[in-house]
Amino acid sequence: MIERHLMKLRARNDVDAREEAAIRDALDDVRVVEADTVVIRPGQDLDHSTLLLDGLACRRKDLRDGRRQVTELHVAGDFLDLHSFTLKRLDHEVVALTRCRIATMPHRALLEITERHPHLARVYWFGTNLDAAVHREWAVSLGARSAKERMAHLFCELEIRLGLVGLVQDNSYPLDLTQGELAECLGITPVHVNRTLMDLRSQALVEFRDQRVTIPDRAALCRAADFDPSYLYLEKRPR
Amino acid sequence: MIERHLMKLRARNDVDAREEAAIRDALDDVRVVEADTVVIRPGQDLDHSTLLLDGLACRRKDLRDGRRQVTELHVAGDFLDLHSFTLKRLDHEVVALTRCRIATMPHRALLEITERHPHLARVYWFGTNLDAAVHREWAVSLGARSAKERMAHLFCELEIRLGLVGLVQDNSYPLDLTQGELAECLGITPVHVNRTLMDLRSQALVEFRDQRVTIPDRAALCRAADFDPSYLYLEKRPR
DNA sequence: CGATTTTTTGAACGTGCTCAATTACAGTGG
DNA sequence: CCACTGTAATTGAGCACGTTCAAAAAATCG
Repeated sequence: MIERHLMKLRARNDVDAREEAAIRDALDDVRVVEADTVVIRPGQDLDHSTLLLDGLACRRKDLRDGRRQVTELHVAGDFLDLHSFTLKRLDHEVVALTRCRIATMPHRALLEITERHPHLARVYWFGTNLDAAVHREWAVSLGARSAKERMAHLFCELEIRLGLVGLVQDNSYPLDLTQGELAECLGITPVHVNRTLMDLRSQALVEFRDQRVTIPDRAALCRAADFDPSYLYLEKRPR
Repeated sequence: MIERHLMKLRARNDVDAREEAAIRDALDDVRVVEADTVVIRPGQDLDHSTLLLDGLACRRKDLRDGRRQVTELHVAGDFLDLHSFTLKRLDHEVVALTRCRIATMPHRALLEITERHPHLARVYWFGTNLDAAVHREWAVSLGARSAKERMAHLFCELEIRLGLVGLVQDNSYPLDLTQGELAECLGITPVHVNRTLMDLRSQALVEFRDQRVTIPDRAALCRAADFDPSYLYLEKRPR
C-alpha cells in the first residue's frame, strides 16, 4: 500500500524498519476520489496530511478571472500536502486529475513522529523542501524557457519521478492528462500545447498518445529540455 | 542584530524567550559580503545555513546559455538557505544583490534545536514551507500573469514582507535593484521592464526611482496585481 | 572629468494567443 | 449496433505582447 511512498523516500534517505512501522501506524483512513475532484480547498482548516497511493494529482492556483496555474504534479507515493502540517491551511487547491487512492495522516500523528523519530522528521522536512525545489525549477521553466523546452523538461521530470516508484517501462510511462491540463502546467494555451506536441513528435523526441508518454531517445530529449536532474536530489544522503 | 528575523518569525508564530536565546546561541559568524557576490554556489556541500541580517539577496538559477531566473528575493530577517539543513546542497545559487550582512548557523546547531526545541523546529519547518508558498505564487505570476500584473504583484509582495521587518515608511520602501535584475525576477527583458515601469507610473500605481518603491494607492495596485496576500500566511498560528 | 553601467527610446520581428471552425473520439441510450 | 452527445484534439488566420537589435541619453563611479 505505501510501497511507492517508501520507494520514493528510500531513493534519497535511509528509512529503517522502526520508521517504516511508524509511518504505517500514522496512516489511518484510505479512500478513493474520482477524477477532477478538488481534494483540498485553499484556506480550508487542515488537521491531517494526505498521501497519494495511486493516481495523478496536482497543486493548482486559480485567479479570479478563471486563469489557472498548476504548480506541481503529484504521482503515486507523493504527499499531496505534507506542508499543511506546519501551514495548517493551504494557499492552493489540491486536485485529483485521475481517480486517486489516498490515505490520510493526522497532524497529531505527525507531531508524534517528530518527537519520537527525529530522523524521520528530517526526512519529511526534506520532502517538503524537495517540493520547493520542484517549484523553483518550474519557475525557471515558466520564466526562462520556450514552450517546447518547458514541455520537454516536464516530460523529463516525470520520467524520473515515475521511474523512482516503478511506473516507467520501456521508455514509456502513463500520463492521464488532457492537452488542456498540460497547458495549465506549462503556462501556455491548449492550442499551443497541441502544436508543441506535434513539433516534439515530428523530431521523434516525445510521443504523447493514449494517456502515455514515450521517449524514444532520452538523451536527445534531455538536451532539448536543457534538463539537469540535480534539482531532484537523487543521490542518497547519509542518515 | 537578529531583531528583523524575530519580527518575521513572530508575525506568524509564537517564539518565547528560551527559543529566542537558542537562536542567538546557534548563530556564530557574522560577516559582510559585497554587492553582486555569489554567497552560495549550487551543488556546494553545506554544513550551515545563512541568515540575512541586512541587505537584499536572491535565489537564482542559471541556464547553460546565460538565461537566468530569480526564484525568490530575500530581505533582512530571511534565512537564505534554511532548506540546506535537510538538502545539504542547493539546486540554485544565492546571490547578494546589495552589500549584505549575514550570520551563519551550523547545521549541528540546527540539529540541536530540533531535538531540544521541537516547537521552534516546527517554526523553522514552517519557514521553509513559506518559501515554497512564495515560489508557488511566483510560478503563477510567471505562468499566468501579464508583465504588468507580475510587476505590480512583486511590488505588493515586497511591501508586505518589508513591512513585517519595519522597512516600509510612508507607502515607500527601499529596493536597490537595477531594471535588469528586476527583469530576471519577472521573466521579461530589461527593455520591457522599463516600458512596464513607465506604464505603471503613468497610472500612478507605482513609482520606482532612486532605489525606492513608492505606492501612492495601495488598493489600486493590489487590484492591478490581482494580489491576495493569503499565500504569505500573515495570521498568527497557535503554539 | 572620463569610463562604465543603467535607463530610455525606436522599429522590426516572432512566439504564442485569440477566435473560430472542423475532426476525432468516448460514452450513453435507444 | 448505431445515432446522439459532449469532450478533446486538430487546423487556420489574424493579432498582440513582449523580444531583439541598435542607438542615444542619463546616471553612477572612479
